[in-house]
Amino acid sequence: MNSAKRQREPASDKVGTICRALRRAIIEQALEPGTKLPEDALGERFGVSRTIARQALGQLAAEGLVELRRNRIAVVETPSWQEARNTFDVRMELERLVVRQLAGQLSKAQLAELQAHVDQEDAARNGPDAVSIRLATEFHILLAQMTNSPILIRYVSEVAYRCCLTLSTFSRPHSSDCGITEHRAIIDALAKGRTEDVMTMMHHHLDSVANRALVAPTKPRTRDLVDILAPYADDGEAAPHKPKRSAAA
Amino acid sequence: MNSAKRQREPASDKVGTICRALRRAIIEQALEPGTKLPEDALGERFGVSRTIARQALGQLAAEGLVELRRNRIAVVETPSWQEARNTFDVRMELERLVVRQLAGQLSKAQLAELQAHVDQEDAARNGPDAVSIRLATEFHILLAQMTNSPILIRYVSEVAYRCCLTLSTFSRPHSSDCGITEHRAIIDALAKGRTEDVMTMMHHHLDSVANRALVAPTKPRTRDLVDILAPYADDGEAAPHKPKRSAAA
DNA sequence: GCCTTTTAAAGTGCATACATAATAGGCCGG
DNA sequence: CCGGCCTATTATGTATGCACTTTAAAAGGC
Repeated sequence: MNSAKRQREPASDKVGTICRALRRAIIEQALEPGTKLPEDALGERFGVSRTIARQALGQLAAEGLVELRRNRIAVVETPSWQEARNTFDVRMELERLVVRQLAGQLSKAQLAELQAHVDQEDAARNGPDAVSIRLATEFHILLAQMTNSPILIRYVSEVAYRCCLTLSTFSRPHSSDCGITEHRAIIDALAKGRTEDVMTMMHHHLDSVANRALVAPTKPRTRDLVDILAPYADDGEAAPHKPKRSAAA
Repeated sequence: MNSAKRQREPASDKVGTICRALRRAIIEQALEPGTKLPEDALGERFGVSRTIARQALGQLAAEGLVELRRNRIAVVETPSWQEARNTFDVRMELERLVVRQLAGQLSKAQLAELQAHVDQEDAARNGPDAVSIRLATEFHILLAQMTNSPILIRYVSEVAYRCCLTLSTFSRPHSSDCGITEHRAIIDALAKGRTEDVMTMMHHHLDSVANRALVAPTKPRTRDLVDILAPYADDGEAAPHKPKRSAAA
């Protein structure tokens, strides 16, 4: 018997459960950027104490999905346009590495799994945007997982999730068609082992996704008026958000 | 009267303090891979409760520096050869991106800062290996920081630290000379804005570091007899020490 | 004497308690 | 009617306690 251990861990992995639930809720935009995540509420909802909820929030903060400020309620991260741009840049390099490692290396079964996933995407094309976006994201994560490189898997997952957040923040209506055909083209190129081609394709694919998402540095789809006011404040005055109590003077 | 000052910041970031301390101890090889890190001991050493120590360990685990198994004492991660290889692969792509973004963009002050850092490396050349390794690592992190891309900074820092871990595990005696000259060459190319050149140089630099570190997939420099026995155990028997009562041969 | 079984020590998993900082709403003066 | 201080509420930061698991050691049998 091989020394490889099975990785099952249902051993009451409460923190992991909460993280997965929140991640999914975030990428499906059930939790929009800026949504508050009080420890008590999370704990109660998942039937655990604040201790566990807090650990989950810490984890998600480390992944860049949650913003954690001292003595303040945790909120879903609201990536700035520049951060989104940076994330996409990193993502491109990482995913180029993924397909470079994968080109010509995939088994029949793996290729079939990828095809099946894109079929799912196809089926969900007329469903809600949230599901389409999630499936599209999971396609990229699935690719990463096939590299068997834990660090690549982790990083690609993280940037992919963060890009979803970006979509929540900046995107215009999602059109998934082109994305799906590009996914199919990538699978095909991977199967044929055309390394250079598939790297280029992945690059263009992510570039188009980024361009669709990051049409302009503006467009903070209003949810918090501070967001709207930020640029104006920057322009006109030195102290944008002024503290109310400067009374002592 | 309670308001008064707006304390800028470091409001008792206990977790961060412990993380930094442990990170540094790890990259200076004061804590070798496999070293146990009991929560109690950490808490006592840093004057905090287990709760805080535990959070720090969770954070470091998320960064891949610490291995956290359920109901077991946390230990400094022992990267496998394959994981180390994967880490270096990712690192190369990320750092190529760093220098691509930086080429021709650095201010005089930034270039001076880089030069100063390499001077430090030079000064430490005859000192202990641990310091040389730390400084060499911090050079790469310093570069990443100049991109102003939080995610790039975080990822480069993480992979750089993990590569240090790898050195702890696999390396032969450290020779820092070539590394330093390469660092200087990279600064020069960055200043001159030779984007392609500097990307190639960074690639070769990291490649040589990797090759020096990962000479062969074997050579677990003994620190724990379990490590020595592992390959033999795999070959001959399923369980090296204490086979529980799993009769399954 | 060596291997197995028993048992105590040590450590983690988790919840809860308490102190402190932030926030929202009420009260009062203008 | 509005704006600012004050307080009650809320939420976080941290420590501690208890139950359960693992680990190490001691005891006992072959």
